[in-house]
Amino acid sequence: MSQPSGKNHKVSGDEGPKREGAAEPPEAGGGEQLALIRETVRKSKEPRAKPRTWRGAALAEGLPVARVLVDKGLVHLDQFFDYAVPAAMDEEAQPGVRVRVRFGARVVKGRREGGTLHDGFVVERRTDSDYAGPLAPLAQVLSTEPVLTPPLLRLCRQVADRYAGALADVVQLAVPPRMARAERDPSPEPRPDPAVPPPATWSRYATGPAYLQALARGDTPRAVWLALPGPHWPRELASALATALASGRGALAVLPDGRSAARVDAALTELLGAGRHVLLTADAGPEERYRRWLAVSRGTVKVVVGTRAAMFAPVADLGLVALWDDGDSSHAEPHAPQPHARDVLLLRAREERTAFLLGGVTTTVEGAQLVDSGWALPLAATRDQVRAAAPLVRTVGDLDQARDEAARAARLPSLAWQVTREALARGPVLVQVPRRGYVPRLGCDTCRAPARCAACAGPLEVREEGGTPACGWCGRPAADWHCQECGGFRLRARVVGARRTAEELGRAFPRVPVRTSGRDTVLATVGGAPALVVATPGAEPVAEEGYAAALLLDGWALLGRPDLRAAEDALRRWALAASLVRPAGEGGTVVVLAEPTLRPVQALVRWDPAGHAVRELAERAELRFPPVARMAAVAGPPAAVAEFADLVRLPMGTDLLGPVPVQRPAGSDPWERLLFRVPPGSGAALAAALKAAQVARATRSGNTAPLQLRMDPPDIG
DNA sequence: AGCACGCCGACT
DNA sequence: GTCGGCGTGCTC
Repeated sequence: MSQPSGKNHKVSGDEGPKREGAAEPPEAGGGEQLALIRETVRKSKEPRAKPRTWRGAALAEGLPVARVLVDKGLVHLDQFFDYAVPAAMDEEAQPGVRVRVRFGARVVKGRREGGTLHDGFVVERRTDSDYAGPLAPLAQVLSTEPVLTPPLLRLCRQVADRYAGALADVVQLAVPPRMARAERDPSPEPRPDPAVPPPATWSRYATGPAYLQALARGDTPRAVWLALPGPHWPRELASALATALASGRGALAVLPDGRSAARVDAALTELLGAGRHVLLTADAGPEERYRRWLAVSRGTVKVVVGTRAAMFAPVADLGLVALWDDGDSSHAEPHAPQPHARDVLLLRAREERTAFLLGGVTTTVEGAQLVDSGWALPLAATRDQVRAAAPLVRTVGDLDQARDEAARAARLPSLAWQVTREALARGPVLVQVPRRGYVPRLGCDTCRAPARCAACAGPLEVREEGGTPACGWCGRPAADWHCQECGGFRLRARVVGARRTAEELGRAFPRVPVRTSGRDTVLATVGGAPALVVATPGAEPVAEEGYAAALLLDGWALLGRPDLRAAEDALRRWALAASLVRPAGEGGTVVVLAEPTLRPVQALVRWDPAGHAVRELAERAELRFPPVARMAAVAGPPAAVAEFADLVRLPMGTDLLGPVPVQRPAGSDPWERLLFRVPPGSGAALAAALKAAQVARATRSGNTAPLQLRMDPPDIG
């Protein structure tokens, strides 16, 4: 770092100890206020390292320099800045505390002028600075609570590096905003770590008891846990957390939503009583959430259950990190640099040497990869246990529907009617319908073949009721369509408004109450009485005694998406709904409206999500798709993308894919996206290269064009 | 990002 | 002769 302006030199005076205290204001008249206060310490082998400052206040004696992370999320400012510590702040300005600093001041005639106050964190106290100019003093210590502790800072740094992002951005995700009132209250006394008995249901998994034993003796077992369908997983997950606690360590579990987190929280309360764990979710409100976070940060509570943001929870002595249902998209943080809970927890497992548990009713490709690489072991039940726990799954394909007179008349296959009628005698029936916003696809009224665009073979859709069908890809209207298969010329919606179908179901069973759970109103549970429970994927209430049956009506919507994860995601959503249904042995039945020949449908019928994930993984490897390859996306105006591509010094073996035009929502100029692909193991090098290029670009003058950089983009077609 | 310094055209 | 364009560089 070069010394910028001569003016600074002028005011700073000399560096030699002899003249300490003799520094003169450089400008005659009115210069007093900038007497340079010197200091210190270190008999200076490095003359440049002396902290000097403006203004006449006395500095802290021992460690007069505070290294500060200034909370300004600019990539090229992704560095620390040194400030002088006034003697009055010596005690309070400890590493980790929040401070205010003046930043961006100019030196005018030997005076510092301007500069706006920014929040920041002290990351280190030092005897000296490697900055040659005079240091500005800390403006204020906002709070004495050391929130950005060294281990948390280290984690944030690693996450920032992993995602080619700025440290300040990650810190903002990791440290909740201050709530003064919560800080004033003392956290409860830590309670002794209790012993806990493992639940009996763990023995349904071949390696389940061994996993808990390893945890109990302080080991760090790593597993991908394929949970059996049914209501036991919250209790099982809770017992893993409690076992880590019993071994004298802390534990952290991240769940995709507040409902599932609350279930694990309740199970923990049963196991541990109150006061040994906290629930970190948005439901608690900012102040209570901060209060709980503080209890964790202060080390008085060592077990944390929460949603996404809890992935950063500074748990003392962390011994186990757990993640539930990692395929749920809410595990991806929407704020820059968009870290994914799975990656953050993997990072923590490695760096903090903890046990690891990735659980779910299905397995993601990433989960399969952890097993495939040997890093984690599978924690799965035997086939017998699967058969005992899973419901009976039956399929209705398009062809079945076409031949089915009842379906044509009532829009629902007769199998679905039969199952529903029979199941309603025994309990509630779950009806999974597509989320609003899914556009119904069209098919031939005669042979049921999907209707395709004559120009580009894209799927035909009707965007609004009574509108002209048009291609979902190229947008061309299809006024004079005829079927390529049979020559038919009448179109019909392949699934006519599943929501409406659900309403019809309700009318068909007038004495049965209909309950709905979706976007605005999500039900947590329903009772055991007969009812039709209509829910969108992800919003299915838990039935206290299990559903007697489930109808999965949204197969076409889930499988029709042009997404790498469409199959995996469809299976995930079906299995989540089906896992709420009673076992086949108790009459539990699932009807799924989807082609029985499709791979995810077969996996559901056989209840073999692990096998599905393994096959998906093999396919991804063959095609060199993520997660077998690592990818990054850069999007922005074509010129900016091109400039970036020119600037970046990519690691060996990087593929460039594109650029291709991408949709830009708010009518701005067209954007392009460039994909970078590297072989496994080169992800860190790629991130570093992209970060460097971004810094270089930002430093280069006159670059205001926005550029979006994303590691592991989830939405690559 | 702001924000100021710096070197080249139309005004009181 | 000055006010002002935004190019370039810095922020502890």
